Amino acid sequence: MRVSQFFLSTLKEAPSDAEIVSHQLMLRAGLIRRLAGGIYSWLPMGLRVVRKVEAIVREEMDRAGALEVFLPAVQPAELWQESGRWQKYGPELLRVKDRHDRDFCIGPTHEEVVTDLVRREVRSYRQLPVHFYQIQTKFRDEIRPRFGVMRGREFTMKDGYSFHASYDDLQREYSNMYDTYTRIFTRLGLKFRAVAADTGSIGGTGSHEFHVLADSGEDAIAFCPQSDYAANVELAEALPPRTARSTPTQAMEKVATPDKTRCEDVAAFLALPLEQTVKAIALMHDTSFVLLLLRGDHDLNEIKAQKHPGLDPFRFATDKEIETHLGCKAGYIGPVGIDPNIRVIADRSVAVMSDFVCGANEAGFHLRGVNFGRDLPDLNEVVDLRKVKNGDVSPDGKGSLEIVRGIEVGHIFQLRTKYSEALKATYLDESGKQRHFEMGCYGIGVTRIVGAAIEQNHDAKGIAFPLPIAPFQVALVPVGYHKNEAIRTAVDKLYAELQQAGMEVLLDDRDERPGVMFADIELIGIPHRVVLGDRGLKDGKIEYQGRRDSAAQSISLDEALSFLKSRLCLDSADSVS
RNA sequence: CGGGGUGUAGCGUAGCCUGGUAGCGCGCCUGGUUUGGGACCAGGAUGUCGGGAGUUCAAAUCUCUCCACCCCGACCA
Repeated sequence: MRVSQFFLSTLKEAPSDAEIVSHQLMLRAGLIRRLAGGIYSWLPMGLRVVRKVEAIVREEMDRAGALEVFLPAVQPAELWQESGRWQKYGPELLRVKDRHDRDFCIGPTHEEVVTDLVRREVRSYRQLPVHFYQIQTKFRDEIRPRFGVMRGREFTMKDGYSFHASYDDLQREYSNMYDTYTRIFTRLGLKFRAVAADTGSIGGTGSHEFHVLADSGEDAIAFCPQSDYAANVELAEALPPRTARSTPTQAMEKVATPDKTRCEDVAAFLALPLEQTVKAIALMHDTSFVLLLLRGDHDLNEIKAQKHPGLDPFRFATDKEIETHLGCKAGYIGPVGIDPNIRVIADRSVAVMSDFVCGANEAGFHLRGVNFGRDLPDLNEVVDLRKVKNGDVSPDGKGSLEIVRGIEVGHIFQLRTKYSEALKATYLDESGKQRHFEMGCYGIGVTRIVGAAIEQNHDAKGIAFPLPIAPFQVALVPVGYHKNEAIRTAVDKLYAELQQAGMEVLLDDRDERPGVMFADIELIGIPHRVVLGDRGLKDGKIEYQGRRDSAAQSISLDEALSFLKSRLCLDSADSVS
C-alpha cells in the first residue's frame, strides 16, 4: 500500500479527553475516532489491526473444531423474558421498540439466541457436541464507558457457545478452549496470563479469565511464581494465619487521636505498625447493621463479603446509619462496647490479633491494647474477607503470591444447564430420555485486544505493535522519492519485490520531509522500517531499523529481501515462544 | 446515580476573576525556497466562544437552565 493511496490521519497532540496511553495513541495514530460516549469509528489503519486479530481468532477457533455462525444483533424481548434476563440484566441492556411497539434489545451477549437456535435444531445426542461461535458487534450500555475502546459500549466480541450431552464432554471442550485461547493470545504476540476467576453474573461453575499484563489494567491478578496458581484477586483465598493469638500484655486504654480517621494515620500517630490496627467497616444487609473487621493493612474483598451467607446483597452504611447504630461518626468506630445485637464478622487475620488498636466509638478517640474475650466478646464469625496482597502465602501452599495488573481480554465459562433449563432446551439421550444440554461459553474481546496490546507495547514515540497484529509489517521510507529518479526506481522495485514475497508493506511516497515520515511510522507502530536514501544507495546500501531497536543498521540493497524475510520469520517465532 | 472538572477553528490552548464583540501554536489552502528526524518566508481560509434564556447600552466573560465530554466515587473508619 502506498501512503498516497491510503488514508493517514495522524495527530501531533492528543485530544484532551483521552486519559490513558492506548486511547491517546489510537487517536493520534488515526486508528479510531469517537462518535459518542463509548462508541468509536474504526479508520482504515485501525481496522487492519482489528482484522488481524479476528483472523487469528477465527483460524484457531476453526482449528479447535468450533463452527462459525452469525447471529442477529437485534433480539426479541420474548427470549430475554424467557430466560429471566429482561428483568435481571438491568439498564446495561439497551432496549428498543419497533414500529409495532414490540420490544427488542441490542444484544449484549448471545446465550438466549444460540440456545434458542440449538433447542430448535438439535434433537438427538447423536448431533452433539456442537460449538457455534461468531465475531460480532455487541452493545452494553455501560454506566461509565472509559479508556476508549477498552471499555466501550459498542465493541466487537468473539463469542462461542458449546452444547454437550454430558458434563464430562463439556469439561473436555472447556479444556480444549483453554488451550485454544492460550494459543490465540500467544499468536497475537501478547504477554498474558490465564487465571481462575469468579463466575460473576453469567453464572455456572468453572471459569478462567485471560489477562493481558499491563500496569494500567483494571483488574488485579494474583499468581504464585513457584507453582501454576493464578487467580483474579476477587477469587484468591487468603489463608488463615499460621500463628495463634498471643495472650494480652497490655491494658486497654483510650487515647486521643484528633483528626486521625484512617488506620495509616492512627498507626503513624501512635508509632505502631499498621498491622496492629483494626478497621471496622459498616454495612447494611437489608435493614440490619453489620460490622466487618479487617486488619489495618488489609483491603476488603467485596466479592468475598457478598458471598458470605446473610450478606447478599449488602451495601455500605451511610454516615447517618453509622451514627444511628454506633452513636459515633465514621472514622472512629470500632467493635468495643457496641450493642450486642450488632452482627460482627471478622477476617481470619483479625481473629489472631491481640493488643490491637481500634476506634473508640467516640469522635477523636481510639482504643489501644484491645483484646478479644476480655475487652469485647470473642468473635463468632471468622471468615476470609480480605483481598490477598503481595507476599501472602499462595492458596496452594507452594510459595507466596505476587500481584500484577491485567486487562481481561478473554473469559471462558462452564455454564452447565443454567440456560438450557431456563429456555427448556433439551435433546433425547440414548435411552430416549429428555435431557438439558450441558453448555459452555467462551468470549474474547476483539476490539479490547487492540487497546490492551497498545497498553502493553508502546514507548515515547508511539505504538510498537507486535508483528502479528501490526497494520503493516514493513514501512518503506524513501528520502527524496520525488526528487531523485534513482531512488524512486530502487524503491519501487524493492516495494514490488517485498509485496511479491507476501509482505504487507506501506510505502511512504508522500512528498514530506523525512522527519515527518519517520515520526508517523513510529507513531503508528509498524514493526520494521527500511529507509532508502541517496546516502546509502550510492553504495548499494539501505537502512533497516526495527521499531524497538535503538539504532539503524546498514544492509545491502541486494540482501534486503532475504534480510526482511528472516526478520519477519524470526519475529513470529519469537512471539510463539 | 452522587461528587468534581471542562466545553473557545480539525487538534492543543490564551482570554473569563476585573463585561467593550476573539488571540496564539500546530494542522489546512496558495506561491516560493528547502529536503536524512515533526523546515522556512510570504499570503490566505476556517469560530453561531456547547445550546437556550436572563442581566446589561454592551456577554466568551456575570446569572439561571439544559446538553455533551472527562475524572473520581458506594467503605478502606
